[in-house]
Amino acid sequence: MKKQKNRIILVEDSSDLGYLLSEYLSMKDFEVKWFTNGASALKNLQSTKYDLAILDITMPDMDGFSLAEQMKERYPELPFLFLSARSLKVDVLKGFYLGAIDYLKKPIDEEELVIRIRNLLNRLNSDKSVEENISFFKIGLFNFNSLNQELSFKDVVFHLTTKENELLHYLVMRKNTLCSHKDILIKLWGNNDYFNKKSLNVFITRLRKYLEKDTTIKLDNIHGQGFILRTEN
Amino acid sequence: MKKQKNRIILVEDSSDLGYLLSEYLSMKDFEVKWFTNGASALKNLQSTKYDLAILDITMPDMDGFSLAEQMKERYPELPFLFLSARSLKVDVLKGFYLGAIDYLKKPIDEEELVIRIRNLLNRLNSDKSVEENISFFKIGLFNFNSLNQELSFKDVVFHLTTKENELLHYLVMRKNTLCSHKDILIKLWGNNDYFNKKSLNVFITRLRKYLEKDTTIKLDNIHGQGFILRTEN
DNA sequence: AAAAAGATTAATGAAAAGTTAATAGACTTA
DNA sequence: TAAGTCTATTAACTTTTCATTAATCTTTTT
Repeated sequence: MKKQKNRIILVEDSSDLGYLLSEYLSMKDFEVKWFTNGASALKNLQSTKYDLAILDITMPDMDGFSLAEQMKERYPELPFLFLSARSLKVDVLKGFYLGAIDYLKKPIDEEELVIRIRNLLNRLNSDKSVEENISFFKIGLFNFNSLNQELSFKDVVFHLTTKENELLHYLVMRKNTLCSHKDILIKLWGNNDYFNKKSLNVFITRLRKYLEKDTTIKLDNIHGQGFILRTEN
Repeated sequence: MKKQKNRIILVEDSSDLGYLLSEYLSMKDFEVKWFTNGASALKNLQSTKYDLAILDITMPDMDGFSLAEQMKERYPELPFLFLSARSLKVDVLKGFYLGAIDYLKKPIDEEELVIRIRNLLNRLNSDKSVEENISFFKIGLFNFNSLNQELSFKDVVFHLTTKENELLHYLVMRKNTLCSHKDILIKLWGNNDYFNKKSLNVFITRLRKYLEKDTTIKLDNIHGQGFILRTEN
């Protein structure tokens, strides 16, 4: 799966720090948009989706706190953190009170900032990634649910063993391409020896037994090479 | 639902700060256990479940970093943060590299600490709370009220124990999908060891005993993987 | 035709799971 | 505070599961 860059909106009125940070974060593989005031940031938020907002507090016109309040109102899902020279306790507390995910005191070390951001975003995205595992397939007339280790044909459900499931999953992920013994064995058995190859043969036979109900599916051997799962869809 | 106090394990060798913090956090409605060294903390973790660990870094025998490594290995779900006088960049980076959720530099303001902890736990529990709010289910011909820990079939009411209730709730939330031992154990027992797995088996047997009245419900084992609660509705 | 590779079916044994009962710790009640 | 109750854990034992191994047969290659 293609890995997408995380998008960050940075609101910082100092052009020195703003430039420095947006360059540094871009270098570290984030996609950064930098605004020097709250109003333009809010305007941009109407049309663009971000994963994180980094807000300075001391800014002319609209300070970071009121910007955060408006953002929270309109985009409650967008996590934000403060980055400020104001290290007074009351400011820190107010920042967290507003729902900030972190409050960093200037001068900030860029490396620390990056690693904090990475950790934050990882945690925020951790649920999603589980869902993205590919676990449901159609193989000819079969449905294959590799999460539940179930292979079903019409109303008949075969409950696969763990190895059967792993092997079928491996093959179906690479359907219509040759899978060498060696690669299969190394991936599923951890090594590639004579006896495991025998074992693999046994599992191939078992899978064929299940799959024979749909005669358009072929689990063919390529002599001396490996196996190939052939199926139209 | 009864609101439960958040449980914190604090590992801090200085008795001054350890005492101060555990008192202060208790006052702020956390349930705190304070240990002065890594070994005793690890021992205690075997039997107790926590929501957060706060680790000092400079400690005799086992320092906070190696403690964190071991904790991460055995209790990967337990979030931890460092609290240290060592503010060198390399230490901070190492802390985050190990997976810390935060790195606070001494001297720490207690109020800031509390609000940081509250925010962290709120965010961590936000997924959970969605789950925990759902408390009434139909499972086949059963009604399951997880709030009252009651499972009823027609006019027969089974009063579930806390663990029975937690387990059934976990399974029914994920009905018709495989729930791995590991996830169940980490979520409900806090760790994943041989004896707790045995315990889990006992609870599975008990739940089956209740559920057998409706033969359309199956609580199946997937050998080597976990369990799956199968039910139509 | 001989040798190598693969297919198939059945047997085996270790690990996992199931079940029932005993135990011990926490909590309640008198 | 002593007895009683409840419940999670541990123990002891049985049953089941499944990857591996073995044995035998078939196909492919040279």
